[in-house]
Amino acid sequence: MPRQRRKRRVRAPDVTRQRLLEAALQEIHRRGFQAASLDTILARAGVTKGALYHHFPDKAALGYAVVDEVVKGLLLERWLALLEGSPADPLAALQQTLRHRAASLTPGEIELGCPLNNLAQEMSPLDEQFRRRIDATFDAWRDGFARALARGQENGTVRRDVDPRKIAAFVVAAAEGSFGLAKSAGSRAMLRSNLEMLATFLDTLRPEAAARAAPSASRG
Amino acid sequence: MPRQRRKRRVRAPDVTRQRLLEAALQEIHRRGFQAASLDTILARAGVTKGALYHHFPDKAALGYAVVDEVVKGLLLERWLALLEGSPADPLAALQQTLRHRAASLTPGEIELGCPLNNLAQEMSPLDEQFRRRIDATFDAWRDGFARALARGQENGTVRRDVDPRKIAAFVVAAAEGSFGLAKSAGSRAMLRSNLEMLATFLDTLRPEAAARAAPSASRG
DNA sequence: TTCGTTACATACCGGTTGGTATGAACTGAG
DNA sequence: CTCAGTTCATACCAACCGGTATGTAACGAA
Repeated sequence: MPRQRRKRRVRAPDVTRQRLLEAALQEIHRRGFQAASLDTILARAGVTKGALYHHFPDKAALGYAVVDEVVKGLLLERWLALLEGSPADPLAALQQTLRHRAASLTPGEIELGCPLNNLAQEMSPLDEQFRRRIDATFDAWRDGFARALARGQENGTVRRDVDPRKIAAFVVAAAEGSFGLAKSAGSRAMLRSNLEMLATFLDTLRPEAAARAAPSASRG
Repeated sequence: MPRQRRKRRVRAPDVTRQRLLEAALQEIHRRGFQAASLDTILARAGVTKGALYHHFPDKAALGYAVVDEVVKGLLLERWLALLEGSPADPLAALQQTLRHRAASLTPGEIELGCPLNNLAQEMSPLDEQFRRRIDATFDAWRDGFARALARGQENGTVRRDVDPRKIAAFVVAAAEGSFGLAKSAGSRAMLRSNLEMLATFLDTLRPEAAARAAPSASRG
């Protein structure tokens, strides 16, 4: 049987690739990587399997590219923007970032959770390449926090007897945990409360803060 | 074609059901709920589909039962055991629990993560019944912590100007986040460090602790 | 012993999945 | 123009999935 009529090619190749990455991110964010359907991704991207398998060798490679080329950039942009310009008070900038993240999320984003954390929990034990790429992204996040804290130690706004990398790892873990619990609770209030508690913890890191540092937690 | 030889029924029904639940927990823990194969679960349990669909109406019901009848019990037993008997110093008991959890996990458990958190991140947005059961389990966990903290407020070992439920929610979130990040980092050291940081945060909640409370973090 | 109920085992099914084979339209170099 | 390489579209496939239909051995009551 002869081939039917054929659509014109109007997009540049890298545009097609980018549409695939964004459609894949959405589908993976909703269903998880394993349950993500290539057909759904293709429908959303408006291309067919030929395009997909021209740009990526298999489904795993598509997932890797989503982490490296989409998720990583979004995440670092959202969490490290205020810390990039060597702020005078890194702790305040970090607290402001926490509060802004809690306030600016849509209900849908709360429901679906952090794409990187979702992928981490699902794929880390199943695929070593996924795990390495995910951990590298988390590490860049932690590193951004740690650098800011170290600069705070240099300018005297952060206690010098703490390890910036360990603080950064804890803050990232507590933030991701807060998103995850708020997701299963379906509660923006819980997200706000937890991130506020984390912000209060950061006050503990100020040199002069010994007296008044502690979670007030009367509301939030 | 006539039926072949047939195995004897040697197990009681509830034993079969229990074997299904435990096999399902293992498979779900490894692959996630959606990717969990019923055939794999059946092979591990040593029964066939007839047995499965006699005890459970469908795959989802099996998953719900795993949460309610297996995961919930294991989790509360591991995290609330030291807090049940109205300890004189609930904060110390909580810190001891954190340290014991960090120390007693096998590498395989670190790699696979917390079964409840895995299910929460995967299934909460996809299945409202899953979400409710998972959140109820998390809530029992938070409630156990909150009750212990409230008793500490009564006997004077915990500051009275904090909300026990909010503290409990934060501790659970930070703990789960720590497990999740350690999982994707493949690092028991990160788990220990983060839970130690969380234990240090709990010192902040002591009435007299204003001066010395803070993350020492010189090592861990 | 009879007989209904429980507790499975076996065989089978339609649907979906990731992946492939093939070919055609388009592009740019020469 | 020619032609090779790029960029897809279409058709197709084997494997696996959750679920079902059917049958039967064991059990308990009468």
